[in-house]
Amino acid sequence: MSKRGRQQGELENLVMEALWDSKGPLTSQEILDTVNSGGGDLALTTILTVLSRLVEKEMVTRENGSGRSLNFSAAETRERHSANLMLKLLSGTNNPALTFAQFTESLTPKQLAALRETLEK
Amino acid sequence: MSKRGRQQGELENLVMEALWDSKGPLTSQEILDTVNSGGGDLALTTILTVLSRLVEKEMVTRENGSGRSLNFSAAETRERHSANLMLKLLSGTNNPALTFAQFTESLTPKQLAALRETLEK
DNA sequence: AAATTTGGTCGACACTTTGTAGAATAAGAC
DNA sequence: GTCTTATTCTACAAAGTGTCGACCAAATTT
Repeated sequence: MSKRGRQQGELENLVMEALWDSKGPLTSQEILDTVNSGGGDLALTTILTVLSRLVEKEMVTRENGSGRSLNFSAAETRERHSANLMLKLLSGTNNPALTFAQFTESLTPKQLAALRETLEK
Repeated sequence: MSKRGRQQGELENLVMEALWDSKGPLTSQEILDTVNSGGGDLALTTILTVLSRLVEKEMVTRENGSGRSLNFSAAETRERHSANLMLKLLSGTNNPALTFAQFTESLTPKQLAALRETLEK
């Protein structure tokens, strides 16, 4: 049994993707199915382990669902999450204005237009 | 000897900070001094180990200096680096426009002004 | 009610990344 | 030629993550 063919953090990511892509909360089974739909063959406990780790990190919330199963949801939308990481990066630099400049410099025209439009409000 | 009182990645960060804060390249000794100026007592080899790891990750470049010592520099400015990470986060989401919106929503007025000004060009 | 199924918690083990440094090597200084 | 010291190599410890099996308890089936 190959113990590991994945990159660090990749499984946690797959689980988050499943939750982010879903309209509502998911059960561990549903998450397992989603993750395994890529041809994998993980065990349910594997998913439950990473879910509990994600709950510890407060990236996932857990509520009682039907029966004794739990409902898992992403604590934040993917966009909110990305935005927060971007903000953290920004405050980590001592020259935010320059960082902005470097940032916008590398945007595609389409992205730049979207950004401008967002700022219109 | 305390084996580890630092968070994951913290020492690599301190080394990068030293390089980013410096006008030109630095020798391992200079980096050591900077890092240890915070009260630490690391060995030179420790610094050299993390430097070689940072070189592997292509975050640091290495050139021959005077004598047999090497000159280390950050491969990118801190701002370029942060901007690249921000861009990567942006392309990792499937709704960049929304991510932008969430992002700008959380900017301080000062940051927002800086961003607007950057876009004027 | 007993047996079966099934979601969850715990503990475990392997591999990666990072912190940390001693031993060995080799280039330069005296 | 000896001493100093920057670099490389090798190694080990701790944290994070991938991956489960064993076990437990609740729900379901017979």
